[in-house]
Amino acid sequence: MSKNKLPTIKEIAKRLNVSASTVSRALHDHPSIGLVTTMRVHKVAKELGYEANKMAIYFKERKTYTIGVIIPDLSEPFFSAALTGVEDAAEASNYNVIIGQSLDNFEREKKIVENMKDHRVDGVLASLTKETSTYEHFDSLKKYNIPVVFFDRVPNRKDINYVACNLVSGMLQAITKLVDIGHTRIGLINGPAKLAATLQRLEIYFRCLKENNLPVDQDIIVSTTLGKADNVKAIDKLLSLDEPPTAVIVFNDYVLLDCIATVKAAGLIVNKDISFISFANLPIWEYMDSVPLASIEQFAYKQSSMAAGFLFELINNAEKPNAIDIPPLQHIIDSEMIDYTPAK
Amino acid sequence: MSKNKLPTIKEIAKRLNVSASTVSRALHDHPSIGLVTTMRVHKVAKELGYEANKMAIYFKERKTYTIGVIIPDLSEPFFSAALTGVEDAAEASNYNVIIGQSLDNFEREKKIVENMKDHRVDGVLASLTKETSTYEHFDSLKKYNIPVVFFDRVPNRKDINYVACNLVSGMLQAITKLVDIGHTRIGLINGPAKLAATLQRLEIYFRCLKENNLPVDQDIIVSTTLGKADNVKAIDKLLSLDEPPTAVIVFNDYVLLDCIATVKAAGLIVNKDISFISFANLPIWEYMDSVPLASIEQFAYKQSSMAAGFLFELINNAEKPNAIDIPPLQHIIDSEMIDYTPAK
DNA sequence: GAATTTTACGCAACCGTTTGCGTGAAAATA
DNA sequence: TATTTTCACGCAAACGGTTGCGTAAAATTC
Repeated sequence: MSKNKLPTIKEIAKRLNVSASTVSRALHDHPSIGLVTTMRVHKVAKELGYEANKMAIYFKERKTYTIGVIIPDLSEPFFSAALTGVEDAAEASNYNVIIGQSLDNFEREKKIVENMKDHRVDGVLASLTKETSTYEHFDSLKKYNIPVVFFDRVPNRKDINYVACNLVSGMLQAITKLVDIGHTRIGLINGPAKLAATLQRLEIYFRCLKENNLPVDQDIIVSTTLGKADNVKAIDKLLSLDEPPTAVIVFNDYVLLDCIATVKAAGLIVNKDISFISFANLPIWEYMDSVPLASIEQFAYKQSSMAAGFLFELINNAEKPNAIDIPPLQHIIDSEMIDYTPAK
Repeated sequence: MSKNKLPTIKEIAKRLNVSASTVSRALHDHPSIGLVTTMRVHKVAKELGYEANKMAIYFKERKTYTIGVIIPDLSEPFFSAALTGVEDAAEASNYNVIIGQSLDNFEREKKIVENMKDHRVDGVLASLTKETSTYEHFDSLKKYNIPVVFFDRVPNRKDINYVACNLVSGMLQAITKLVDIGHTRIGLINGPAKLAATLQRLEIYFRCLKENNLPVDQDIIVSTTLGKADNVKAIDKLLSLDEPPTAVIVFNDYVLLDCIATVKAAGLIVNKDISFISFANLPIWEYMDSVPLASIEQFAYKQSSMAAGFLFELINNAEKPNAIDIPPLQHIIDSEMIDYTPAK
């Protein structure tokens, strides 16, 4: 039968006939409290099993030592790795992490932000929904002095804190590699037009072709809405061309899984009849028999833990009275091509 | 330049020359406050953009509307699905979720529990570390009236709340299926001896063999410490027998991935020379060419969301004054065999 | 022994909100 | 007009801990 009441400072004070302030100071070994009193306080505290109610302290400090993380979908290894990055960083700073999955739904994202505001998190890390194109819900956090750092899926704005990944380096390595081993007809299966990531890939694709002196052929640029049926349709379209590409850059690993299944069903052999480059979301390629030639690593953990670092910087800066309006914290990590060929 | 001060009840009170209590009541449309006053309060509140500081309320209520979830490793799809289950349940009850990954490390688990206690979560959901065999750290939460519900990896005790998964049903289906299609020599690659899950699988394995009138052969029962090298060793041992098993129950999907790779490297064909049954942790089998014959589903989402339901029940009950010591909430979900054969 | 410093502690406010109780004034009743 | 009821609101305590300031008593200095 656990007593409903936890020992408090007042309880200790009552037992020793001293004031609560004396107890508080004694517990912190404040020099202005006599040695005997201090010792007696500690003794009673131990007897009662006293532990400070951090919630009371946090409330007074107007802090929660909690940050919120908003991510689209935990079932994607990319985001669960990202969450782990946040958690590790938070643990090191003695912060807690509350999570919210937007499931790529804008309304959910808004609700989550609202909820985190209500819970007065000290800061927010966010990776945007595919649908998100307005940011008032995040802007509203400024009113509460809750800093926000975005990562990976970041708003297309200049005045924000973010850590993102630059696909150029990885894609350039990948396409150059394809060219090196003889590919001259490199297709692209891109994502939905409204995604920033889609436009980004397209631009870089063009750029990388140009750097390798390859012509652009609109026929080998297709797109998918990321649904399975549409993925299959996209690769089918490429395969049915008179002159199909010999290599394809694929929007992400999930799309690629469907592509590979389709290619195999068509009796073609991956990495012989057609090769793929994808983006590293999935950790299971080493166990697959048909794999992309290479994968572009976007460093989820690194991105998110760096974003968390930014966030703690902002949180700590906000406490300083020298309220210098520091410029936005921004960092872009270079992607890297991960070569899968030696494994074979 | 955001004002550092958020509007409070006192601020509104000052502006209207009324007391804070009047404002508070007016905001809640309490009948004892006059209509004009109530309206003026609402007006000023709107002007100032007042929003109640929930932290203050929660502090007064001695609640946080936050529950903690302790899981071994988010990178395992099983646990990320479980976390999603918790989050969905929490959202429905207007609770927040803070997470802690134990990484199967007992000391970390203890620290996480400690931390959650400090943050005065209203309840804890936990899936144990592989190393956990004592439970004082969880017991200590009773002192703070923080209920705990375990799921999937639960303590071997009677006096706890839990939701677990019964492997019997799934394994019986699986072994019966193997027998039905002609297998009589069914091996087992089990996990480390100290794991409860290992003993459990072994017992059920014996039981299922008996129910199918199959003899026990210790030669085809091996174990692995779950490391890659050891996984390979385990399957190699079986393959090198004079009379290898034609089917093998494998501890989990991760072990199975290594087994399949080894089998293929040995020139054998999965589902022809040797078949496997595993436990459904990984969602990617549909994209693999070599898959287990069937997989035993343990319903991560269902387990965790049901556990969350139990937890909220306990939290709500604790608030009622009728402190009936309700018996532990316990539920066991039947596992199910998921057949992969029709896919081929 | 008087003046000054040091020691050791208490008071009260504060964080933001809620709520039991009390009270003056207006309204209703006798 | 005197008494009771209703209305509309304020006071103060409470949640648990922290902290600036004030002060009585003891210790030190001259």
